[in-house]
Amino acid sequence: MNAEASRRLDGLIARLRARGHRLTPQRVAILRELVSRTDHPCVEQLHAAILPSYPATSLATVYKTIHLLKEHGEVLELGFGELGSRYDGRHPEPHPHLICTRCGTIADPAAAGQEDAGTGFSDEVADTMAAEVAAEVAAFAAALSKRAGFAVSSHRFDLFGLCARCRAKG
Amino acid sequence: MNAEASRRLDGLIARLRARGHRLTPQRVAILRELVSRTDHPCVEQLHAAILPSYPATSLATVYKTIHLLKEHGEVLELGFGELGSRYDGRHPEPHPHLICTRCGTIADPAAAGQEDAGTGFSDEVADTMAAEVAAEVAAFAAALSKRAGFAVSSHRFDLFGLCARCRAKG
DNA sequence: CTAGATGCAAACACTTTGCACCCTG
DNA sequence: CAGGGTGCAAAGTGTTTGCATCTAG
Repeated sequence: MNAEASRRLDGLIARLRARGHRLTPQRVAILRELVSRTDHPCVEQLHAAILPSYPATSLATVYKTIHLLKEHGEVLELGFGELGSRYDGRHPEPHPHLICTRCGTIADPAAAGQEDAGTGFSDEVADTMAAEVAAEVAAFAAALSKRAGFAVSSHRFDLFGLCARCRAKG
Repeated sequence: MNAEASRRLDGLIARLRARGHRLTPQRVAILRELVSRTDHPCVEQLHAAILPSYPATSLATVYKTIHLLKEHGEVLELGFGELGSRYDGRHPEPHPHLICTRCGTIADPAAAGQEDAGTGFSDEVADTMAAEVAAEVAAFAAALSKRAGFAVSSHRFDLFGLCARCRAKG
């Protein structure tokens, strides 16, 4: 776990504690997993990752912890109808996602360059994209608000396609 | 059902027939419902809508028909983790959606002005937004493709917030 | 100590599937 | 009249919930 993730974990723990929540070993393990992974894991993956250290942990606990974090706005849930939900515990604010339709990888453009999760995005790309999208969505939301009365409070922007790796494989 | 919907229904029927599919009354009723509604109905709503005319229709048939249409790219499925899926049978290509978090209405900016489904969008807004988004997404996809090797083939852009109606109600 | 967290299993909602019967083309 | 479509019910998913037990603070 890098420095940034560590910092985020500390903040997360502090905020939960401040709200009167307890920090059981299982819960901390889930938090640690969430802040250190860039691959947007699903509940099953989180559960599997924690089992070696805490063999008795149940799936229900993972669900409950995720639910708690959602309530506090500490994770971004990416729900896909059939495929279940995936979670981003590093960047809870809305941002674009790159979803490879072949291998299922979900990449966070803004983070992919920092510690490559296997997606091949450079941080130049990451930063440019993050800024572009934020600006465009903001403009879009402003236009809607002014002209149609729709008050945008959040959004979701998913791009589906083939990641560099799968593309290379033919 | 207006002229545009009627035209789309004809085309839909022709394409299904051309692919060797049969057109049972239930199936036609589902198609008719899909092309004439602007409110992005869920499967249950479609089922409820055709029950008066075809009381024996089962939910499974609606699911199967929707699945068939998805395979042919004739409906756009908007899956929401918990809330199930909603369907757009008028515009199967990716386009933005405005989702009211209070009343659950899902509006299609590009269509809302034409026959107001209760969302208060003018067609000026609709056309502007549709064009803006198409251009922005295209630029975004091109940037990704060139710089990161991610080949975008489709996308999804959802805006969450309050529609004019709910906003007015306080 | 005691409220909050856990783990298990049962319950849930949405969707898919198997199969005998039906009806379009 | 043949093969796709239908309806029913059972089976699957992913997720939530109830409750007795346990434990962090």
